[in-house]
Amino acid sequence: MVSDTLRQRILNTVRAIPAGRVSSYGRVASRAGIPRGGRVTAAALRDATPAVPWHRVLRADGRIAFDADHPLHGEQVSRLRAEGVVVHNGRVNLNRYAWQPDAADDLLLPPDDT
DNA sequence: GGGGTGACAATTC
DNA sequence: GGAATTGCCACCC
Repeated sequence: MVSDTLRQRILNTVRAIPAGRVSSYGRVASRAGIPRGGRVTAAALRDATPAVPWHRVLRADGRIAFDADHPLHGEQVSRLRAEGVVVHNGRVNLNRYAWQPDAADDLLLPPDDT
């Protein structure tokens, strides 16, 4: 596991992601003080998954971090859809759902470019 | 101490 | 678009 300090920051950041929005490992890591520590975020989540909305954390390209055949893949997709996030083929349109602390969580969604 | 791994990412070719 | 490299932090041989 990562140090308590980083783990705290990481989990804290993940918890700050509002429902219906998503972020990426890199973004979370960056906010936690680790510019390229995507793996650290992954480690922290893996270790402290219980009460954290881990499903709102995706890879930088918007894809689910797990392989399609991994059990948690479907789990994550289900949870995201339950919050209104559209998932196409294991992918999420970050242009629409990427969490931006500055933006209100109830603003109109930008156009979908798929 | 050294090398490999991991729910990853940015850079480069 | 893809592959290879390097960075990040902790863990395990």
